Amino acid sequence: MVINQNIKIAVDAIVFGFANNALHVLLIKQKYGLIKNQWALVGGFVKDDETLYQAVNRELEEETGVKVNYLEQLYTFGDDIHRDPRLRVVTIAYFALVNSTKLVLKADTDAEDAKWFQIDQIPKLAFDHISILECAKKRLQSKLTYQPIGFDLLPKEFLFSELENLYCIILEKDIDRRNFRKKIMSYGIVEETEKYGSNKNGRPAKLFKFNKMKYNKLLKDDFQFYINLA
Amino acid sequence: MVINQNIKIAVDAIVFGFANNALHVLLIKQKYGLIKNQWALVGGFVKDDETLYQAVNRELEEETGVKVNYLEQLYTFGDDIHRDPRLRVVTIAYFALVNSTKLVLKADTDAEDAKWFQIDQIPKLAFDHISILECAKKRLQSKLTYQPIGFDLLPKEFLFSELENLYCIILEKDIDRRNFRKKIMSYGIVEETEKYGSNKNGRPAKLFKFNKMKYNKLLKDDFQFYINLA
DNA sequence: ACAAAAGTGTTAATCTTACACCCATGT
DNA sequence: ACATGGGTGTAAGATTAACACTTTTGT
Repeated sequence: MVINQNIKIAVDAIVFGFANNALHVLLIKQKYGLIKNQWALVGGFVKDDETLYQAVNRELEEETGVKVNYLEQLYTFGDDIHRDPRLRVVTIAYFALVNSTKLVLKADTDAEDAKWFQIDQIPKLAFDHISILECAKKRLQSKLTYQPIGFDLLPKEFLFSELENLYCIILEKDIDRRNFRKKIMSYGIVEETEKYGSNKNGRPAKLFKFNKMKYNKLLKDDFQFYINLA
Repeated sequence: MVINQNIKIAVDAIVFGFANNALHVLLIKQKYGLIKNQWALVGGFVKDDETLYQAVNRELEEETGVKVNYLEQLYTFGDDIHRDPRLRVVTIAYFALVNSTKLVLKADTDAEDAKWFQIDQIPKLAFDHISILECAKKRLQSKLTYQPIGFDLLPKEFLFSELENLYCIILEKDIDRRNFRKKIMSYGIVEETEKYGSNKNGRPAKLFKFNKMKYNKLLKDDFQFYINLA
């Protein structure tokens, strides 16, 4: 069967990380090619014999070396025929979260230079990548309210205040600390540990952890996670 | 720029309709080609010079002639490399809703035979179309609870009982008619008309309509539609 | 008069919101 | 002793859930 179609398929990943009380995105700077020296999302063309999922993971590994904690398909961008001026490219965007302790980047590969940018300090991006990023940010914000994915942005053991801040900052809302804590704890999926975090000042704070197994069990029983900040 | 990639891009549409108190899906039977005589989702290859959105709309028009009321991108299927045994095809699936008064099909084109199937009487489908359909059904169910898309499956003016049934049947849940009506009416986006529907038996029922403009206005004001059936 | 579906209110229980002070540590 | 962030309870208000009878029509 011969189909006369000359469109290429790429995947791109929007990788979010949370550090220093700010949301970050992982970008790479191309060293060669048309968009040389421009910043862009992690991504590239899909190979004939790999799945889309394999393609994103390969690009993530090759270009940045980060181990993502959460990965899901976001949206497929193909309505702007000239989004890549060289040829028609449809890109399948993925949404990834990285544990803040893993914000360590691979030593410079020969192709790219990878760097974390704070979400409010994004440089000019290649192609339509800025709108893909916008889309991902919205998804992150809404998903945070109905799925416990915030934990994928935190270390395995975290301070309650880190969780609070994560919600405040990403959702750009204020929080009632008491009500927030009550709500989270009421689900029984976050557990206190015996350990304490090391904070410079103030009363020492306990470390907490997310019990994913418990969450998965609850899910089977029609459980609904939901956090709404006023 | 030459990229060595030989993957083709298709679009498929899962078109839902609601009639006779049952959810229906629109399928076509191929008259030619490898999957001759098999039932499949509406869809086809994307042309080089059309957007994805144009491609779905074109296929819908060409193969069925239905005018859809709601259309959104669902998911991109490309993780099964051999989903089409002839060549590698990645398909971008769209999710469509049709007003039940428009369940009229185009007179048989020369390529296909289109037909509505009740959701619990789906024949064997080509490729992986059955799993695409499953995915669409889940999306419909969840979206029904947080966006007023049920109205896109009903005629402009409808009986309250039709809305009730739509929710019961699609969500496969029971309903408390009083609480349901109170909830819907509390949002102020459904209005009573002066007209009455024609029912064979029982007390005559008023016709209602969805005020989309009002809904859009509310949206700007952080309004959240939410219907949860116990 | 009966069958069939439409229409309608109240109460108890639950969940959400608003709100402010004491605690444990380091300097 | 003070600065800093951690930790906690209660009461009013809003929302949800449970529940059954009357109305209007056609036959």
